[in-house]
Amino acid sequence: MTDDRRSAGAPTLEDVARAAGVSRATVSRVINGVRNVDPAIQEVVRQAVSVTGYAPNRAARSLVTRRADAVALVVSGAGVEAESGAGAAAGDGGSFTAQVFADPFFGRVVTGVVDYLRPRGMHPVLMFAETSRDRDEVVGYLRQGSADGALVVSTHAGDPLPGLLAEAGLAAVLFARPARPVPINYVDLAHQDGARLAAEHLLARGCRRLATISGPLDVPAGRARLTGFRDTLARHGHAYTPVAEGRFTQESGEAAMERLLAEHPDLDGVFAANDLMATGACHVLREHGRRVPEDVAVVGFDDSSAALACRPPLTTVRQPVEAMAAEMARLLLDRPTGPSSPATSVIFEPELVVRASA
Amino acid sequence: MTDDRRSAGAPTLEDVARAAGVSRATVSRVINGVRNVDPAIQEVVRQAVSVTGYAPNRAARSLVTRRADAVALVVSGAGVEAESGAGAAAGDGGSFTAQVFADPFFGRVVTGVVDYLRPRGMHPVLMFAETSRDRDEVVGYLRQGSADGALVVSTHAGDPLPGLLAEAGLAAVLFARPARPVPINYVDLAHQDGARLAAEHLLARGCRRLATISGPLDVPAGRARLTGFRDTLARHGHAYTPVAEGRFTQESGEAAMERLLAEHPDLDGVFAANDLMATGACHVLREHGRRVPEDVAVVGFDDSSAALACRPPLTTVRQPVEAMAAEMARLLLDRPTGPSSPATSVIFEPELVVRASA
DNA sequence: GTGAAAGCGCTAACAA
DNA sequence: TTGTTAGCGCTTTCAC
Repeated sequence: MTDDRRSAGAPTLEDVARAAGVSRATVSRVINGVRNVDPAIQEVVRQAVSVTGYAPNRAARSLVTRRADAVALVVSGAGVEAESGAGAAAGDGGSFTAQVFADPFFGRVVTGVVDYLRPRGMHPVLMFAETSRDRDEVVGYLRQGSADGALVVSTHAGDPLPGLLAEAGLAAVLFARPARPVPINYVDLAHQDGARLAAEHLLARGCRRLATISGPLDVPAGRARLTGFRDTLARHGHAYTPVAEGRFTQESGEAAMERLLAEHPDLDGVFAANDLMATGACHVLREHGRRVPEDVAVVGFDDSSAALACRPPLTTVRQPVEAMAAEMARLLLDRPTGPSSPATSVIFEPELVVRASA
Repeated sequence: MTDDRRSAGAPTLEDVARAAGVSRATVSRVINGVRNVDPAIQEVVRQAVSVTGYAPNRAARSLVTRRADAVALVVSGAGVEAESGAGAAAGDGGSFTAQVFADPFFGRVVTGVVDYLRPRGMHPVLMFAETSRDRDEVVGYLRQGSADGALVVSTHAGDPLPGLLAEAGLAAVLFARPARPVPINYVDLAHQDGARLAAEHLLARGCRRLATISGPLDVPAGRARLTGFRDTLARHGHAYTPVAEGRFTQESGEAAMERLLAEHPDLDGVFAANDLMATGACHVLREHGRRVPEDVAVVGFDDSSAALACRPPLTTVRQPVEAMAAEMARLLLDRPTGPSSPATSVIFEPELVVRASA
């Protein structure tokens, strides 16, 4: 009886040790791949492990190693207090999370993060921070040691989360430079260069009456793409560029295109600051009887799945989101963990992808 | 010195207890909201908590409670050994994860799950299982106690994961009935009823030469939607219904529409088994000079964001994905945990959403 | 109503 | 190279 009184719960190190006739420490060494263990014993232990069906208890391990083998992947929203409380019936553009996933962009971030994490036995815990209460939850979660750090994607300017994280001395990496400087690592894209590529392509194609649908101007990326586009045109002798501001959604892209068309019915080329808005622009152009690209050429930004889904397929500026996301994870985990080490940033270069729309 | 030698790491229960002048046990009781604690003492403890900035260590707690306060949200892919290894450069339709997120459907699942989990202080850990190695990882993860159960969404028929989970006696709930019966809880939609709604709408609209773009026929949902559509038409005197099989992607919807159009140039109504394929169908129809809905009416399925993004906006069959996902979580966590309790299934009713495409 | 003490399962010194 | 031992921080009987 005394022998298998443990038979109840899951097998523990102790069980394996007994089965293999060695100490817990030795089993632990084998499992963690520590050297200095007799090959013969290693084999015995491995046998015992598979016989008992042992799986190490992660909580126990975390307790002593002080690592969670998990990272928080947080999508951080408005700085304002929406306190919207979610609600099940999300028609569309409804709850924050629904909105987030409407852009194929976020899926690519997940892809990149998972690809980096998985080979390392780590996993992302999904968190959405919209209200200040949510943000406290994220900070609390990390302080509890539930995750080894945070990967944060802000959807709005002036997001307070990066500041809170930095203040609490928690490990974190941002996707994109924060609107206001915060001492945190981040990865970003050379947005201006991307916009320049778009402008040059449109110009080379012969377009002369260009306009742009910008992203939100309080977001650094939105502003940079506009600046890059405008400056390039200016350098080529186009002093004035009509702008309609969008919010990176297809719907806002449609509205912006309507405005642009109303004020400049003769335009022959449009640069939209992301693919979703470019798709919306294409819809509106077609509804107004303009052919894309014959009458009006359209260039998008991101090279997300929306670019391929669009009719015609979008010529766009590729943002290597997956690689950027993987780099975020690397920055978070590979760092010399010194809280004193200066904030690093890694900037990626965009690339023009020519398809049918321009 | 002896007094604050703990100042190093994060504050522990011990620290709070000392600051409050009570025992660890009492602090623990207050924190966990256990009754039988003097209100005055509760207050003192709360003070001490905020003074010390205490946050309970989750690993330590999990170790004793045997709960992780996390669930695995797993997207499970092919039964076949792809061993594709991911790879950073996901052009599109590339890596498994990228493909998953290309359908707005999955984002809605996340939304529903998070909405349910969050108020309960729990979080979803994202996992993707494509190869058998991945599946073992998922099983191992749960066996380690890293999550309290799994919420699984299979993208392919014959996915072995549900079986593995059931076999290992792990808590799990599926989205959609498994292709082959497995003793596991699941939530699902009355697909046939949904397809019936689509058929009746098309018929009521006056369409007489109908066709359908089905989902993969080895997936129960794909088959059920086809059956429901076909049977309804048959009941209304339409003995034969042309079918083109798709794979639930926009691209496959385009290809299917091309085939349908080639063989039945006179069709006046199409039911696509999801919105992505319906969108693809609209593109192809337009390219062939057919107006939607004047020449050909199109009905989709899901009511995902793709339905609204489409031009014209899709008339579609709404699948309450968020509510279904929340129900999955509820089933997983609210159950009397008896491994002997019989498998439950909750079936949701679809609803027709009429927009412009039909 | 409160405290003392016994672990939960594991890793990491330190001995041997 | 291997075993012994001391915790990691928390919850939870069990006395008081």
